[in-house]
Amino acid sequence: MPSTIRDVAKKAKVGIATVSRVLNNSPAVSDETRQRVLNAIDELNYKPNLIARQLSIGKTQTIGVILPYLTLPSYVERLRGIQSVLDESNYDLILFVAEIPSKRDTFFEKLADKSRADGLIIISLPPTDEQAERFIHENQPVVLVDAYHSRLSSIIVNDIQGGRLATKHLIELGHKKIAYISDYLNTPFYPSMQYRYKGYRKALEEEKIPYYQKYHLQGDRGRFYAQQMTRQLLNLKDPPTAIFAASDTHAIGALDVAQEVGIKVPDELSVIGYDGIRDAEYVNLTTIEQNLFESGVESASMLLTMLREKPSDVYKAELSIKLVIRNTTAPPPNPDNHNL
Amino acid sequence: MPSTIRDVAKKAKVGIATVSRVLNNSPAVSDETRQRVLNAIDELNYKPNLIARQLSIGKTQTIGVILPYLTLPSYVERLRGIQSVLDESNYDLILFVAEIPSKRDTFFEKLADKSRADGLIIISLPPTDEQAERFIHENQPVVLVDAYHSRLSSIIVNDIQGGRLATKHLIELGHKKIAYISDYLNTPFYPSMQYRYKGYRKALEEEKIPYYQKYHLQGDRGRFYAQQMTRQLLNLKDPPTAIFAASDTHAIGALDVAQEVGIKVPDELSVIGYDGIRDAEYVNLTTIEQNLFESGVESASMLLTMLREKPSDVYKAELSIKLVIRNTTAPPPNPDNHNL
DNA sequence: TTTACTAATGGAACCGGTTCCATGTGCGTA
DNA sequence: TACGCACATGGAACCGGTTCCATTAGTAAA
Repeated sequence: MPSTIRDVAKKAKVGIATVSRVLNNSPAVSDETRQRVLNAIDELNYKPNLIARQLSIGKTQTIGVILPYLTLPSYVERLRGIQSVLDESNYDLILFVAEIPSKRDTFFEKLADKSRADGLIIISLPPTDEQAERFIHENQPVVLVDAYHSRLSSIIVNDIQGGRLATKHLIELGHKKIAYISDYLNTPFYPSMQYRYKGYRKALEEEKIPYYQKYHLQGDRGRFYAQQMTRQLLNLKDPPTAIFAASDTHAIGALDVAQEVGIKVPDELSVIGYDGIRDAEYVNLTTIEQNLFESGVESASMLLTMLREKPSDVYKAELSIKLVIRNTTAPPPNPDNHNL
Repeated sequence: MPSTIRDVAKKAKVGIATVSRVLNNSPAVSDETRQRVLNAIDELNYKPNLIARQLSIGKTQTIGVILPYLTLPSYVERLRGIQSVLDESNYDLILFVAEIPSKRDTFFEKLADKSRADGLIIISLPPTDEQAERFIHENQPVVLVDAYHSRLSSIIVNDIQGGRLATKHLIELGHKKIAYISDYLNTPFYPSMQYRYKGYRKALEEEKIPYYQKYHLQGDRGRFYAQQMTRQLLNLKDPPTAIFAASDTHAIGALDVAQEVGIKVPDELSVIGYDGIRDAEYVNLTTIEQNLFESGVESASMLLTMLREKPSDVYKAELSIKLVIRNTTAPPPNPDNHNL
C-alpha cells in the first residue's frame, strides 16, 4: 500500500538509484533531477522504509540500553542522560530492564550480535569474561556504566575514593562511631556498593578508627530496607553517631527513621548519602555526588564515537565525584569527640 | 561474516525454505530433516537476522512508547508496567521522551507509519485531531494512557471523579478552606490536572463551599515549584487549612514546606496528593491512588490484543481510583468547623 | 577532430529472511 | 493398475532499500 522507491522512480521518470541518491543527499544528482524526484516524493507522500534501509546497509540505527531497575532514581537519571544524547542523533533507544539476573543473561545473549542494536550501553551489570568475549567476538560495541571489565569500554566512578571521601568527612567532623548501610554486597547488581564499602574501611583504617561489625549492615534493595537497618542501628546499646548510606535512597530511608523516632538530624545523628539524586537536594542531604545524568551523557557520547571511529582500543573514563555538604551532617553530640 | 539461512541450507543439504520452516516451527518438516537442520544451525552458530525477517514479514516486532518526562516518578511507574508486559512478549520497547512540545510532534510524525514500530503507547500526550487521523490512516495501532481521543483507544482515569473524591474527603473532615495546587492547567502535557481541578470545583459546589481564587495556585512542574506555591498559601492572611495537591510530587513539596516552617501535618494542615507513587507511601501521604504500574500493564496488554485481533473498534478502559487515607489529613484545627 | 576524463544516470545484484507454487514420493482406494 | 491426495521439500520471487558497475553525454585537452 505505501509507495516505494520504485513508485517514486517511475513517477519522476528516473532510476531507483537516483531516487536513493536524492534520499541520501548524494551530490551526484543534478539540481533539476533532484527537484523532479522531490516533487514525486511529495506527490506520492512517500516515506522510505526504515527496515529495508537497515537491512541494506546492515545497521539498525538503534542503541540498546540494559539496566537492572527502573525503580531507583539513579538508573532513571542515567537513562535520561543517555536519552538526551541519543535524541540528538539518528539513533533510537531500545530499553531492556533486567530485574532478575537471568534476564541479564538473556539480554546479553539476545543483543550480543548486531541484529537488534548497533551498540549497547550497559548500566551496573558487569558482564562475565565469557559474555565480554562474546561482545568482542561479535564486534558489538559496548559501553559499561558503573561497571567494569578490562576488555570493554567503561565509564566508572572511583567508588573507593568516594567511600573514603564520605567517611573522611564524617571523621573530620569528629565521628568515631560510623555505620555503613548498603545493599547486600555480594549481589551481581550494583557492584559499586562493594567499592564504597572498601573506601569506608580504608578511611577508618587510615584514621585509626576501629571498625565494628555491628555498624555494618546489609539488606535488600530500597528505601524500606534501609529504614529497617537504621532502626536496628539506632536500637543498639551503643548506637552510631553517623551513618554512611551507600546510596541516597538508603540515606533517605535513614532520615525517615530518624524523624520517626524523634532523633534530630544532624544534631544527634549525621547521615551522608551517595549518588546525588534529585531527592537528595530536596531533603538537604549531605552526599557524595556523582553526576548521574552526566554519566549517561558520557556513555552515549562514547558509544557514538565508537560507532563513528571504530577504535581498536577500549575507552576508559572516570567521572569525578564531589562531596556536597548540606544539612544532614554535623559534629557528633558529645563534645569530647570533637576536633579542636 | 555471520552465516545466513543459505549457509545452513547448504550444510544441511536442504532448501532454504525448509530451514525457514524449521526456524518458524512449521509442522511440515519431517523429524529427521528438522534434526539435520538443527545440527547445521548449531555447527554454524547461526542466528537469524532480525532485520531481514522484519522486512520480509513487514513487521518490526517493536512497540514505541512516547512520554513527556522521565523526571517524574509517575511516568516511570507507568513505563515499568508497560515494560513488564512487553518483556513477556516478543516485542521490544523503543523509548521516546518528548520533553518539549515540538518533540512530541516530531515523534508522532516519525512513528505514524509502521516502519519503526508496530504500535504505540502514548502517555499523557493527547494527539490533535489531525495527528489522530494520521495514525488511523496509516493503520498504526495506538493506545493512549492518561489522555483521551475519541477515535483512539485509551486507558484513562476518571480524574474529575478523583478530584471530587479528594476534595470531598477534606470537606468531610470539616475543611472549608481548601487550596488546590497544580501545574499550569493549560499545558498540553498532563491534561488530567484540569480534570482534577474540575472535580475539585465540583465538590466545592456540591457541598456549598465557596471557591476562592486565592486558594488556587498554578506553577511550573515539579516539587520545587510546589514548595513555592505552598509558601505562598501559608503566607496568606487567611491561609487554607487543607491543600489538595494535583500530584503526589506536589503534595510532597507541600509537606516539605510545612516541615520547614514548623506547621504540623495533619494537625495544623491537611495535605492530600494524587497518583499513588511509591514515595507517597513512604511519607505516609493521604492520596488518590491510581494504579500507575497497572495502567502501564493495561495499556501494553491492550495494545498487544489490538495487534493480535485487529479490532475495528477502539477500546476504552477506565482504571479505578481509590482514596487511600494515611497520616496527612485530619480535621482542621479550629473545632467550630468540625462535623458532628 | 580525436581522446580522456568527469558528471549524471540507470540496471542489476544484493542484504537475509518468508512464502507461493511446483515437484516428487508414497499410500489408500476405485 | 491407475488415480487422487497428503506430505515433504526446493526454487524463485519478493520485501524495499543501497550500491557496484556500465553507459551516455558533455567538456577540456591534445
